Amino acid sequence: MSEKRQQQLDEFITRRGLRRTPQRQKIIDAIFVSDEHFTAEELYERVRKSDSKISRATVYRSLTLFVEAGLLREIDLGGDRTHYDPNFDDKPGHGHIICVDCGKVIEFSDEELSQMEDGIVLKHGFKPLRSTLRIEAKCDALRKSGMCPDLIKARMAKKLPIRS
Amino acid sequence: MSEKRQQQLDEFITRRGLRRTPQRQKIIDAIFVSDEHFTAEELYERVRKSDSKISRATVYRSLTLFVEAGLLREIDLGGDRTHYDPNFDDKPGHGHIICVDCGKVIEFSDEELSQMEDGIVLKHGFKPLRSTLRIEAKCDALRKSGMCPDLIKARMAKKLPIRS
DNA sequence: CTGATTGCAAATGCTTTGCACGCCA
DNA sequence: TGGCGTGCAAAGCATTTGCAATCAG
Repeated sequence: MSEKRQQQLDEFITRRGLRRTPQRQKIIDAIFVSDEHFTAEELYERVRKSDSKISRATVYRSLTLFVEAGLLREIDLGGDRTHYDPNFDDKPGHGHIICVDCGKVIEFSDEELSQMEDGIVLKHGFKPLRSTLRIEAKCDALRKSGMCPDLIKARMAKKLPIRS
Repeated sequence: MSEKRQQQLDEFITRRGLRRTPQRQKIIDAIFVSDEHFTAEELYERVRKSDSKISRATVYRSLTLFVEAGLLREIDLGGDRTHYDPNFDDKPGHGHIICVDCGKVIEFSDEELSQMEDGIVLKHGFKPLRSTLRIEAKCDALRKSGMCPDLIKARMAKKLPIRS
C-alpha cells in the first residue's frame, strides 16, 4: 500500500467524517498487495487470512466506500460478479482485453484512444467523465498452437473463469 | 421485424435443431418493434401485452437464445440488470454514452475508433471479436441550464434510472 | 458520550432451474 | 412418438440491509 493511497484514503475519511477502523485498514492493505483485478469474494478470502473475523458485509461496504474515494474502479469483465480494478489511479482510461477462450484479462492503456473517445463525447454534447472499454478477443497462443496455458485452468472452474 | 432478422432466426433455429414456437415468435416481434435497449423485465412486460400467458422464464430463455443467434447483444449500462441491444447488427462496434445525472443513453458509432481498438488488440497478440464501450458523462443540458428533462423522470424511479 | 461501524443473519432482486405437461417436427 | 419447449414455483447467488452490540474520536 503506497503512501499516496494511504493519504488519499485518510483524506477521504476525514473529509466525510468517517472513522479509521482496523477492518478498513486491513481491507485496504489486502487490496493493494497486488495490482490485480479481484471480486468481492476473492478479496474477502484474502482479507480473512489477516483477520478471520472480518465479515463479508464489511468487505462489501468497504468496497463501496473505496470506489467512492477513488481508490478503486468497478469494472465489467462480463459475467455476474463485479470486478474491482486498483490500477486506474496509475493508469486512467485503460481498457481490458478478455480472451473468450481462457478468460485471461489483459489491461492496456492508450492515450490516443482516450482522446478520441473524449472527442466523440464532446461532439455529442457531453462532458466525458470516465470510460469502460471491454474487448473480447481470442489469444494467439490458442489459435497458433491449439493450446493455451490458461484454458485448462479455465475449464476446471465451472462458472465464469475470468481472472486477471 | 425485418426480413433479414427473421431469416437469421430461422436459420439459427434450423441449424441447431430447435423449434419454432409461437412464444419465440412473439418475443422476437416484441423485441424488434423498436430499436431501443431494454431489460429482461421490460421485454417481459411488452411481451405480455400480446400474450399474457408467456412466462418470465421463457423470456429469459429466449433472450439467451437470441444472443447466441447474434440477434441481440448484452450490454452493460451499469447497475444490476442486464440490458439488451438490438442494434449491433446494423451498427457493429458502437458504444454508449450514459449521463450520470439522468441516466440517458446515447448510442454512437465511430469507425475510426473501432479501427484503433482493433489495432491495439492485434498489437497485444489477440484477434478482436467484439467490444463494449461505455462512457459515463454529463450532458450539456443540465450543466448549462441547471435543468435536464430526463432528470425529473429519473428521480421518480427508485433504482437504476437507466433508459435508452 | 454518540454516532459511525461491525457481524450476523435475514432479506433482496435478478436470473436460473427442476419438474411435469404440452406441443413441434 | 420423441424430445424440445413452456409454465410454475422453487431455488441460486451476489449483494444489501436491519439490528443490536461495539468502538473510534
